[in-house]
Amino acid sequence: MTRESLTSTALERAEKHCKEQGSKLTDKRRQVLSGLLASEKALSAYELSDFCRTELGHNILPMSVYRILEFLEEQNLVHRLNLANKYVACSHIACEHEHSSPQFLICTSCHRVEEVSLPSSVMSSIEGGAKNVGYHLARNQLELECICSDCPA
Amino acid sequence: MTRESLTSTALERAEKHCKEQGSKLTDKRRQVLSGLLASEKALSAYELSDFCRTELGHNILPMSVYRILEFLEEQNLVHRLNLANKYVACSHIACEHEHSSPQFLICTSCHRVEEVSLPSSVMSSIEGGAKNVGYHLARNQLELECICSDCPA
DNA sequence: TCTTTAAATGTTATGTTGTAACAACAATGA
DNA sequence: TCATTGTTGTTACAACATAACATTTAAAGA
Repeated sequence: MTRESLTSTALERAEKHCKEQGSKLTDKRRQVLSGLLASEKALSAYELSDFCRTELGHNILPMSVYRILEFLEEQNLVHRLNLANKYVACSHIACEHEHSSPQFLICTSCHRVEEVSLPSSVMSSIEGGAKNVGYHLARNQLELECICSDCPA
Repeated sequence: MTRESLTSTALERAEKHCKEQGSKLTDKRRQVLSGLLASEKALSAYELSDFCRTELGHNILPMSVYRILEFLEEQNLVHRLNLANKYVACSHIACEHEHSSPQFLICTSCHRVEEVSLPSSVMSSIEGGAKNVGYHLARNQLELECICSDCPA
């Protein structure tokens, strides 16, 4: 499957998903999502605004990008990476399987992101450790600073 | 032990530690560190600048706070929490034991931070998962968004 | 169809966080 | 003393994020 067809599949799924939720994937929202999919990495709202304009010819101001990313995040189509203050498209839009707690490997050098699934024992032992000191996890999301295989150590 | 004496013990240790490293814990640096210790939570550089001024009467502009925090982090006296863009005093300044890979439970509501030690199997299985997709951890630090016992869920 | 209402987007301004660049000052050693 | 280095002060600015209000578009009901 080419990247383009993967993207268009993802967009179809996203549209369907939104309909089921009683909301709409408008043109602008589709443009932002396709920008993030096309970039293939984590982008800040400003970077994504630039990317949409220069690469796709879609003029969407950062303010709108923020709003649209917020919407897309609610729909679970996009994930916000707090560690990097950037956003990535969910890597499971185009595939079927549900994902439980997303775990992200973030390359601090090139911002490529890999969404992985660690054994559930990992998250449960983390949760256990937190409970011991009276805390509980607010988000089942793990973000890890990494170096990817393309970047020098 | 009272909080005040804990803080002064920590400051003595910090001073000794710096000397051993061939650097100095200057007045400003001590003020910043004692501010962070006194606050008992994670603060941004700007918040810490405010705290030092309003609570301790030390006027240190944010730019200096950034520089000083950078220094203190190199000395392992404070930790930078990338997830929250805030800083905490290392909870092990005043005690003896070395800590390997710091793991932080960050209350997203009140910014209280607990520095914990999860079983080493957790970090190694995370590292293993990363290796499977060609990544490796850049930092052995885990940061988790939590809710602490004082805050409502 | 027309009107009303709500949702989405445009626009401007501003707040917050972080860094760059250079000046001033202090400490140290030759 | 002078030169060197390290620390702090100061100003400016870049990047990130949100607030407030205007305008447009879409949907729903009469």
